[in-house]
Amino acid sequence: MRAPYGLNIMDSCVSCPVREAHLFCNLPGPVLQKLNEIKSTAVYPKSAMLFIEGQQPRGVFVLCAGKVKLSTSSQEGKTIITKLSDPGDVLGLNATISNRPYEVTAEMIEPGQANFIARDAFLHFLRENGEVAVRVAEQLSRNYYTAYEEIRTLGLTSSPSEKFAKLLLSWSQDAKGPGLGAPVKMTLTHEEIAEMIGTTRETVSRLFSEFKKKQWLQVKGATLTIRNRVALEKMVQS
Amino acid sequence: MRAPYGLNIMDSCVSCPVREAHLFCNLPGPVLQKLNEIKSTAVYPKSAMLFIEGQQPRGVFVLCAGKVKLSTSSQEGKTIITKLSDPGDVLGLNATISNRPYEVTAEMIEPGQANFIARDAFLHFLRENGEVAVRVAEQLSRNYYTAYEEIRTLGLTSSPSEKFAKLLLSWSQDAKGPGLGAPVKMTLTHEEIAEMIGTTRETVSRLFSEFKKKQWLQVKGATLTIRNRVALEKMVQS
DNA sequence: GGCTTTTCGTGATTGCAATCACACTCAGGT
DNA sequence: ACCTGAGTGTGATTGCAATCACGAAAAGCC
Repeated sequence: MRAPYGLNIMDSCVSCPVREAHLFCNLPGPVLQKLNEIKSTAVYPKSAMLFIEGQQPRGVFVLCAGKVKLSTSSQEGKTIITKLSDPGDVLGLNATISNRPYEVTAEMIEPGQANFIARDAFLHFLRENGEVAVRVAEQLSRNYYTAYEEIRTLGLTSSPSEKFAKLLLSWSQDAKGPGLGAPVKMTLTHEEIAEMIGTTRETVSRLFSEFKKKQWLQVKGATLTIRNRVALEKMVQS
Repeated sequence: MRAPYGLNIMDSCVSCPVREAHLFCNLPGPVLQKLNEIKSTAVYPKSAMLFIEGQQPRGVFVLCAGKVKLSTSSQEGKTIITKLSDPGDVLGLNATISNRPYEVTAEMIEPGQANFIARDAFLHFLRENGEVAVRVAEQLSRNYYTAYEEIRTLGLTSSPSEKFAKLLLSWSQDAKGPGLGAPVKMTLTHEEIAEMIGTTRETVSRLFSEFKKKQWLQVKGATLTIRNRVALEKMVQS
C-alpha cells in the first residue's frame, strides 16, 4: 500500500512508535485500547489547517507524524507563531476542556498524520479514566508555563538579534545528541522565523548574514549548524 | 480593635463579603468550613512580597483585600507586569499544583489581607473535594487564556499608543457601571504603567499628555475619566 | 514646616529596525 | 529548457520611541 505524501500510516495507537513518554501514547493497554476506539485518524497535506483561531472547539488532535505550527493573528494580518509542535503533542486541549474558541490556528508545515477525538467522546473518556484527567491537568499546566516563557521572550527581550539567538539555541537543544555542533534541520522560511520572534523577514535575512559572517552559524541548505554556542548564549542574558 | 493599615480584618471565610462568585469563596457551607480550617490569614503592608519568581511553591494565596501586581523580570532588571489582581483572586495556583517555581512575583501595591494555604494541606483538600478540583482546572484554563491575551498584546500590538489605549479600555471595563464616562481610580505610577505595556516611563508621560490634549482623557489626581471611548477603540484594531 | 525622596513633564538627540525597492536564486511544473 | 512564483540578500531611507538630561511637582518623613 502506498500512502499519500509518502507517509507510513499508523493505524493503531497500540503499535504507535511514538507512544513512549507522551501524554496519551504511553498508557496501560486497556485504556489505550479505549482511546483507540474513539479516535479517528486522518492524513493531512502541507498547509492543511487542523483548526483555526476563533472556531468553537470540536475536539483534540494528537499529532502522530509531521510538524504543526500554532499561530495567532491580528485583524490587520500580523501573525505570530507561538509554538511548533512535534509528534506526540496534543493540540486544542485547552479550548476543548474549557469549551472556549481555539486560541490559535494549527497548520501543518509538513505533511503528517493526526488522530482526532471529538469533544464529547473525549470528555466522557476523561471522566471514566481519572488517571488520564490528571495527566491532562499536568499538560495544561505545562502549556501555561510555555505561554509564560513566550511572554517573557516577547516582553523582556529587547533586540531582534537577542530573540534570534534565543530561538537558535532552543532549536539546538531540541536536537538529539548533546554533541557540540549538533546540526538542526530547518523547515521554516525566513518569513516564518520572523513571525516567531516578532520582527520582519528582512531583519531575519540580515541576522543570518551577520551570524554567518561572525562564524557563529553555518547554513548548508536546510541544515543549520551552530559554530559558536558560547557567543549565542552571551547574547541571551535573560 | 484597630487593625494595622486601616483595614477591616476578615477573620472567617464564612462571613467574607467577597465570597460571591469567586473560586473558593462561594462554596457550600461545610466545604468552606474545612477551607477555613486549613487557611491562615495575614495582613500585608504596601510593597510586601507574597512570593517571588523562582521560589519553590509554598502554597496558594487567596487575596481578601488590597491589590497585588504580578510581574516577571529579566536579569538586567527589566520588568513586565503581567496582571493586577483583585480581592477573590487566587495567586500561585499553577506553581502549587505543578510543583514548579512561582513563575511571577506577587507584590502588594496597596495594603491588604490574604489567606495562605500551604501546599500539602491544599493538595489534600483538593483530593477530598472533587468539586473544588474541577474549579481549579477551570481556573487554570482561565489563567491560560489570560496569558494568551498577554501574548497577543505583546506580540501583535505595534505601537505604545495602541497598547496604552488598550490598557485604558480594559480598566474602564473593569470599573462597575456601564455608564459612559465611568471614572477609574488609578493606583499605578507611570513607571508601572510602562511596565504593563512594555515601554518607558517617559513615553507613558507623553501618552498621557497627548491623550489629554486630544480630549480623550481627563485626569484629576488619581481619578481617570475616559472622555472619548470611541477614539480609543478606533486605535485598538486587534 | 522644612527636609528628602519619589514621581512626573518635556525638550534634544540618537539608534535601531521597519519600510520601500529591486535584483537574484532556486524549485517545480509543463 | 523555459517560465513562474516563492523565497532570499542587501542597499537606502525614515520614523518612532529609547535614551539622556534636567527642572518641577508631589508625596512621605522627622
